[in-house]
Amino acid sequence: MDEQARILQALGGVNLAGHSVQGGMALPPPHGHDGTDGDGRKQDIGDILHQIMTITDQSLDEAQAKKHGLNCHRMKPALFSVLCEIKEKTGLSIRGAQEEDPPDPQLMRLDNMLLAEGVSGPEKGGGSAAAAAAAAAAGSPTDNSIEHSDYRAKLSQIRQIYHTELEKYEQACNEFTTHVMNLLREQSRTRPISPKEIERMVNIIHRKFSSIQMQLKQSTCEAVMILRSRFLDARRKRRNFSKQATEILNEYFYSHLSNPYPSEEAKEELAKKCSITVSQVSNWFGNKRIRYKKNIGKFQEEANLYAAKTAVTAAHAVAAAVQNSQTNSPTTPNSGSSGSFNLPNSGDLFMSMQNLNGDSYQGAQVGANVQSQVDTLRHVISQTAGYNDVLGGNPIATELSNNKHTTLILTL
DNA sequence: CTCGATGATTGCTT
DNA sequence: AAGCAATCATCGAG
Repeated sequence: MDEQARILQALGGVNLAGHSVQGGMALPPPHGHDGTDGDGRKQDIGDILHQIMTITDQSLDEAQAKKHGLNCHRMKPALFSVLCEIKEKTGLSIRGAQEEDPPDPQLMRLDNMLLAEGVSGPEKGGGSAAAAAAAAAAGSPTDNSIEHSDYRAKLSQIRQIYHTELEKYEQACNEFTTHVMNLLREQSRTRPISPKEIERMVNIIHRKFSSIQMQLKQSTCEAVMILRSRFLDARRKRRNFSKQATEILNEYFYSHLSNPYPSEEAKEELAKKCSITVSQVSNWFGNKRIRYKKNIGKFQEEANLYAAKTAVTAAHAVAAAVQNSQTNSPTTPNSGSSGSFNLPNSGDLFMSMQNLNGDSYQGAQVGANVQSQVDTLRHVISQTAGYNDVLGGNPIATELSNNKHTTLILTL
């Protein structure tokens, strides 16, 4: 700053605070006065340029010497004390006392929001926490979807810009403050400037810069809000589950038709198998139950299909189990442990007394897997029997109910 | 483009 | 908090 300030002083004798700098070198009046003629103006500019070019160390030294001369003037102390007196009387120095304004509520709001969104908080956790919160609000807490990472990337971009700008402002503020303080200190030798006044000036500068910072914070908040709304909107865009996932869910639903309310553990397992979230599983079951109930006829075919499917699995499992019990020695019961009874629907220990149709089943506490299989088979039988008249019979289901069911009954 | 299917959301009830 | 019912919004086949 030094060089620049010196040139400023040399040129106009006016500093940034608007005070005349003592000892500054005044420019001689330009030659061509109002410069209506081109030549005259050219001449003026030429003169000014010349002046600038001739500001040499020598002329600066001259100015410095003048300043020094003024400072050492015999009248200086007297004049200085008079100035001090006048100042005290006019109360100029007291004005600095009414500072300390309370924190701006709007600024606090902005700060809180930036902190909550993870823009101004600690580096790592904040951003992802906000993203996770948004994801949780949208019903998929652990979803690592494209939108999620996109959101995080954009947020960190905003964060980076915010911090860079903030740093720039702070640096500029500090630089300017030092600049002004130096000037004031310099001037305090020739006119009375109390430390309080310097402090006040610094406060003014800080306030100016903090108003700029507030604008930055405000626009950052706006950017985050826009990003967030876009992100949430994007999450609303649904994607159909994979065929495999739908199959797994349907299998569970129809094999637990008597009580299609998976436990939390079952939901978690299904979620894992289907690569979806637990809340998506809950949504799916909620939708399925209500839609099934609303239009059982429409879902009959699907129900039969899945029940038959599960029945085949169950029958195979039972047959394998029976074979195991026959072929394996009783001392090695686990030798065929490749999951004979290890069906997906293993959480259903009790049968509910009432299914969605309002049919009541005779509930009995049995081994979970076997119970589930019986459940499925019962369904096949009841469905094929009940809808044979309407559908003209379902050959697959009928055959299954005739053959597999008897197999199961026999093996049981 | 239409329309049924379907995942998600919302407001209410239990 | 979980579930129900209504509704929204999008997907995807025709």
